[in-house]
Amino acid sequence: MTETVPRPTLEAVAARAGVSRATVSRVVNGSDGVREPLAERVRRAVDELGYVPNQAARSLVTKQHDAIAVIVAEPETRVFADPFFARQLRGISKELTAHDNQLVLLLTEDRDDHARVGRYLAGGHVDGALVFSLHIDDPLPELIRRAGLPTVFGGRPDSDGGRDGVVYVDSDNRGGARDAVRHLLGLGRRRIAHITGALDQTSGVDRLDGFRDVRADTDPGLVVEGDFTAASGERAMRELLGRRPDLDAVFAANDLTAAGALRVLREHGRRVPDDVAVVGFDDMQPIAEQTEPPLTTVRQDIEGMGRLMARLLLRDLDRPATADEDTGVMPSSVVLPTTLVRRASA
Amino acid sequence: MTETVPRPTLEAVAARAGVSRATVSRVVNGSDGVREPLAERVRRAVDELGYVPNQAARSLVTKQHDAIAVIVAEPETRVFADPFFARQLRGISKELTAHDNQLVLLLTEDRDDHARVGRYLAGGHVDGALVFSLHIDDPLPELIRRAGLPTVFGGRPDSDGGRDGVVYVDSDNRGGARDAVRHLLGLGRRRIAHITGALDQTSGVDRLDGFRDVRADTDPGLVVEGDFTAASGERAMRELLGRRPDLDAVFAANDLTAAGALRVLREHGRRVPDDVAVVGFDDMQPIAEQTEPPLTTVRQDIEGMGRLMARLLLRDLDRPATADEDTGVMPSSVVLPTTLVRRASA
DNA sequence: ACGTCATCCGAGAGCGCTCTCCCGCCCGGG
DNA sequence: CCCGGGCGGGAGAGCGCTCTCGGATGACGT
Repeated sequence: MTETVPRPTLEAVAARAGVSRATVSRVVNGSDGVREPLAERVRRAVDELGYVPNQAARSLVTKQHDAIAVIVAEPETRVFADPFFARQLRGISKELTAHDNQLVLLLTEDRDDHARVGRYLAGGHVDGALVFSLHIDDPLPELIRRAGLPTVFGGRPDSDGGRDGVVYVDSDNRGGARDAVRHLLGLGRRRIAHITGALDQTSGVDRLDGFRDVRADTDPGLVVEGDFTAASGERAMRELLGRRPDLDAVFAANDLTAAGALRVLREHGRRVPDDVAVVGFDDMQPIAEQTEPPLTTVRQDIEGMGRLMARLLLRDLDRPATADEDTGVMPSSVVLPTTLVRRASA
Repeated sequence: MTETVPRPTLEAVAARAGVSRATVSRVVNGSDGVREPLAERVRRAVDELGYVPNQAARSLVTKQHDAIAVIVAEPETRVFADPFFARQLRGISKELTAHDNQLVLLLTEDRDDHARVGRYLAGGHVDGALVFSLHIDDPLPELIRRAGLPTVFGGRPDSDGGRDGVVYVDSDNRGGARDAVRHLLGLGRRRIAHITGALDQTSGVDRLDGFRDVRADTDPGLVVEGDFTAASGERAMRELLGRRPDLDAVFAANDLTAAGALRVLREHGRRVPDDVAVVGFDDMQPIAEQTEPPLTTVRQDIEGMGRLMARLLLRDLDRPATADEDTGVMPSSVVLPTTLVRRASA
């Protein structure tokens, strides 16, 4: 039933317009050098026939695909717990479609998948890659480097500092964390605890570093490791209450963790923010607004990050990564600012 | 820098193995009719050169792309509020990669996007489409039908009953709703309210229908329209408490809505489940387990739905939608069962 | 030993497009 | 009035692959 009618080819359009293939090609691709009356005739033929260029044939000669791979390397948990991922995708999608590029999504879970991804990237199906949520020691960056594809990372990868040519987009996790802690200080809190994020991701490490920047001399007992999940927030909060029942503030590495902490605080009869002030990170809707009380948190522009990643990559594809003629530097990473959003919890 | 080394072609492999292109092609595509010693020689040449077939060239002749479009037509809100979408994607992704198909993601928001999607599908970049979250009166199905692409829908589309050849995968929303309401009846509740989902989606309508199946004679004042968001749950719950302060149970169209209702109930000092029992729908983690109290809800296998959609589509691509030789029927839709998950809220 | 047939492999066409020539036309200058 | 230059348009090669044919090779029957 779905017997596709053979689609018209360039040839067919050319015949109908009474010109050569080359001329049709020129018109279709918007190159100049075709005089108006002729061009118009071609255009009419194109939509009379409903001509759509065959992408495969085009790619075969141009070696371009107008397709970008988006690789999400996340072992289940976090991706689904918070809408982070969906929102970045939306940003990427917008930017990509605006430039007529398609988005090829690769979800990976384990090492086998990595091999598959490596093969895929090396297979030359896409012009570039956008890569997410790397964990420290992830083999993916190396695979990608070997595939030799232009790539932009989402979040600072675990490289030895600015390794050559690695481009990424990240939020100012460290700065945001500092702001959060300073805000708590400003409220007069002094016994400020931190529930960290996953410390095998740079975002977790950076937020911890930001906390330490402001509270260098803090009691180590006030820092408990979490992993960005709500469950870890609950566990950590219990531990903290056991160790330091006199704490008067908590900075949680993200909103989910903060939500978990909030529940435990309530369970233990601590009033928020009166007894314990709580600050989260991400300003993730709908979580942040719907905790009890609504969460004071650090906002990052997630969709914007996605959009920016795509833009950086497309720019690089346009004119491949040579040193900038003005500044003499390679195309560089971008760290986006964060802002503190005050609600009721602190 | 990213000056891609020209990749080896079939020709090159053939030369190295001392055979013809055709033979290499046969070996690479696993077709039989190449004797062992030769085949082995070819295989060696392939990986000595690191040969990877050029997909564009292949598509050009086979007219296949081994790519599937996944279209998510959702105006912002819901997609990100709950992880529904991400989870279906994961299911789809697994199935697709298992069959060496790539996943091309198309996110659409408004009518302009629809036109773009129509063009894309007609453009013959993909072999089939998986389509999500249609709203009633959505023009998308018609566009897709015209593009003549094999398609599977996620969720029952708003068609006039079983329109010819429309294949979809859905949960048994109506049956699940019945189970939920019967469960409340079983607890001895009699003044059972329902906060509906978005009634421009079949899932919302079906759940309402399920509610009515069991409570045909219910006071219309006990039904308030929502839209699957937590905010609508709050609003609806307030309205219900105003209208029918004596209600003793609420069936909410999804977990997010239930979470909103729960908050309002708490605000008003109603104990759950003692005063008012609450049941949600979806069993969406982490929402359902982390409400106060944890939510009794109707579980559907979301990832399974995704996987099934992909499987159905791939099967159809394998041997195009002709009537089944045994049963004489067209490939049909699938409605997956739901199960009630008892937690504390009812 | 010769014919027959199946089997394995290679030659070559062609998928639909882009892009490099190159030719022909028109215009302006000498 | 003729010639040179420039530009619009066409011819044709070729991108890397698949697939149909037909030729060669060897097994087998007689």
